[in-house]
Amino acid sequence: MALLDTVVMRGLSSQGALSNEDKAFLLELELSPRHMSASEVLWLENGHADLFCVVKEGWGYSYRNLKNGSKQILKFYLPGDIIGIRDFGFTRRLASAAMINDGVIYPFSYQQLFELFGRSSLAVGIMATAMRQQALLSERLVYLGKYAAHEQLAHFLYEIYLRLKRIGAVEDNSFLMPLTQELIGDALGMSPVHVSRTFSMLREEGLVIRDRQRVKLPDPEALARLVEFNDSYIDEFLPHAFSELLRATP
Amino acid sequence: MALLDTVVMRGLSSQGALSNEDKAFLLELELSPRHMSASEVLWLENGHADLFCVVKEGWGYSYRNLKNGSKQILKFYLPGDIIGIRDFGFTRRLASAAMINDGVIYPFSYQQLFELFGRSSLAVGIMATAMRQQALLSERLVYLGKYAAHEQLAHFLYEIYLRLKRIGAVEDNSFLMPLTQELIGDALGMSPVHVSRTFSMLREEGLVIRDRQRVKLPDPEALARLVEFNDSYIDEFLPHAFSELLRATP
DNA sequence: TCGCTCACTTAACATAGGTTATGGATAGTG
DNA sequence: CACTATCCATAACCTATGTTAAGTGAGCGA
Repeated sequence: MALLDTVVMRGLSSQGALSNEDKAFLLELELSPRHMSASEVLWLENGHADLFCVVKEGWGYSYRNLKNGSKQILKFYLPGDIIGIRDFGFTRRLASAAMINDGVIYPFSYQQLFELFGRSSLAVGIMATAMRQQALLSERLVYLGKYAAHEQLAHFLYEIYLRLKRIGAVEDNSFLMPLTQELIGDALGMSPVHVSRTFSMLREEGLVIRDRQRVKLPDPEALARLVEFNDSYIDEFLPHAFSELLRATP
Repeated sequence: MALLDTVVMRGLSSQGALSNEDKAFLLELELSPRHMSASEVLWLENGHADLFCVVKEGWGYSYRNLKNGSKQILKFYLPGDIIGIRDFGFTRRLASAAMINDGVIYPFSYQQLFELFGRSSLAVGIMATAMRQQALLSERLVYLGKYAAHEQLAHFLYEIYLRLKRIGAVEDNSFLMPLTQELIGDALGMSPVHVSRTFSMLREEGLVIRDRQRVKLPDPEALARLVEFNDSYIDEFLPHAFSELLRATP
């Protein structure tokens, strides 16, 4: 049951990739199942991230609450799915999760997951990188789903700005962006014409100045407020969580 | 350089989480850098997935070509980003990748990545699970970006159908779906009213029959054709790639 | 210098999908 | 058996964005 019942693990198992030792370890991880009732919340956005769950019965979903009162659902979880590895590598939850109908889940701590990696901080680093990438993807999804063009573009520019800043490629709030408006349109799911319109709009509001590939954000914070940018997913120094763990386990 | 220069690894390193042994290992992985010219393709969708890259200079992006001739960009890669772990766990590429301007990349084989995991097939399984989840997310993103409501809904239903079929919850092309149209709307980024409209449309075309929570797809393949469903990302038994590796490394 | 191409801007028009509203079926509850 | 709360269907209307088109300016090669 539990982890062994997961789609991927069943696959590994059926192909003889799992040793008896592996299986024993998995079974040892087995915790007491938890019975959940319909629409019960597993965790909330920004809550402390310390565990993930295998869904045994029932449907669940993860979602983000949006400023306009609606929500964007990131994924529905069916029996056999793992819910919550999305946040592995972060200290706080990037999204809320709840049940849809009654069900049963098996919780596992990230600590256990960490031990699975044999305390190799390299492997953990790779995993964290992957998770961070997924976080970016989720964030984009949220914006594609429910936000207007100018909010999407503002969000996009601010994300690029932050990412470039981390690697020291921003100077005086200005950076080089070698993208055509067509490429940006392909990323944001809007027509190149509308990208241009939207840039004009942001320019008129004094939020973005652009000359060819040079982009300047006169007031980055204003942009961030416009889109209520949640920078935890990009700015958090992921390894924090891991270095804690590394210290905890000799 | 190379992997050590990656955002996450730098973070680990600065916090003393990386032992000298770890660092030596990373340096050992160093391969000859590859100079890329503008718009040069790294790999194409469906190509064999065997390596990932660290971007040293230049910008790159990953994208999916759509049936209507346009493309959806999944992510832009800046210097220091890792490009291609998305496909770790799959035998074929889920998306194409190309450079935007001239640049330099460092390639690494999945084989090396695998060894990082200390040959623990459990850890690899967790990683694969996470990657599969990300693949689902990317697929949804593609649909949110560029497809019309009826295509999105058809795609959504077919995905649920496949996922339920894997766990034996489909009988006679019919399954239980405990979702309200409001929830579906929140997932697909459309209003509940339009979800209803779209269901009516699909019903009139004989593609979907629904009574309360009971959903029946009289001709699943017709649905799949409508959305040109690429089931490799959901149906492929990921562990294949790993069991090959496991066999290859004693 | 001329002329070509490419990226962008702006405008006019078309439409998919949002919004608001109303009514009908079903399930739950006292 | 009412009474109510959901969920869903359909309609009328509105708006953001797509589409098509025409014009501008920068870069670049002949």
